Amino acid sequence: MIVDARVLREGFVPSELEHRDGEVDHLSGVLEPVTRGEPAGPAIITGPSGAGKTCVARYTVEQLREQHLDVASQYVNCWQNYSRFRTLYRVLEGLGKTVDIHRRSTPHDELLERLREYEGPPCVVVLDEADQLETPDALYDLHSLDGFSLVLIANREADLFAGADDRLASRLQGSERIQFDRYGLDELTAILRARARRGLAADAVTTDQLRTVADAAAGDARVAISILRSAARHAERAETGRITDAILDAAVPAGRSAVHRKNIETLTPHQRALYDVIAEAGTIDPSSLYTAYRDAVDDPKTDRTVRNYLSKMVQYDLVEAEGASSDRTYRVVDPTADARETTSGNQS
DNA sequence: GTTCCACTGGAAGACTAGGTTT
DNA sequence: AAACCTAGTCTTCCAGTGGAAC
Repeated sequence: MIVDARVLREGFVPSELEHRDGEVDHLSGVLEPVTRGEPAGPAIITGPSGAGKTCVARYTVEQLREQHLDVASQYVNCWQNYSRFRTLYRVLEGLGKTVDIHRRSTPHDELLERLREYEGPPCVVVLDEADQLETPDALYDLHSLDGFSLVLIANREADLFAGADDRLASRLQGSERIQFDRYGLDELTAILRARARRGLAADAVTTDQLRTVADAAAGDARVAISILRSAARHAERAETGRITDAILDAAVPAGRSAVHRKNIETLTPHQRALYDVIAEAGTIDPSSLYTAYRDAVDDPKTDRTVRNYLSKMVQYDLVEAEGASSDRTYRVVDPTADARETTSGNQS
């Protein structure tokens, strides 16, 4: 029943984009100078998660490279490569210049030096989730190098500038802005239709069903595709030949929690223990949390470290913190709950 | 209004793991 | 082998915040 699983995978970039022509044109316009070997100004792409930001950026850069031989590019997800070192390392990796660089003993300056020495064709660097960078150093580094053109992706522009000092902020101020909005119901349905056509057998799913998926995903294409993928897998395993309504119903929460589960798996044992304590308590105040955590593990970390873990989990959208100082409480996020307009929801 | 208290999160330095040089 | 690098993690210290008790 599944004809081509790649199409339903996270990070798949289709050969034709639906409903994002304007944004693609805008971005390729901004990057146009690199086709003449000139540096292009930075572009800042913002919008809610699942609005197609990453997809458009990768697609546009891909097109650019197809049409012009002398363009290099590298995509870096700053969520995973949040330090200056890792970001620069990734960029060098894309240029094939990391052969003799080792993780622990090479200083930042060495990486920067290599980037400076780079003399190949202009390179478009896409920094996805750029607001997740620990420090803006990497932005600064890359921005100051002529051979590299930056495309920065973030949920909100304010997050991007939060960590930047005045100098960097004012330099980025002149960037071209490309704003994405949530997909509408019809648009999202069309996107699912296109994926289903390529990825699934002909009669595997009806348009009505796709509409249901699109509706459940509330404008988030990533969630929508995750739901469809989950449903398709179940149908395949159950050998029903097509996606039934019952399978689809079950797939909605499963699709929604897929990202959540993946995030939980990235937690260290200590972080996991902390998460479990919160999950078990439902809602818990900080001092009880610290105590329960200390009881739950051998050789517990300090409270300060626990607070760092907590803020990481809040960023991952695994845990919610409510209240400012003395009336703070923590609770785990329920991934199967209906999509909420208020939360930023951010993962790759 | 003042003091107390619980809590947060920034800064600086110690520690660890991995890698290189002598 | 030992001495010396570095990035990343963790701890120590502490200023700041806001609610509660006095």
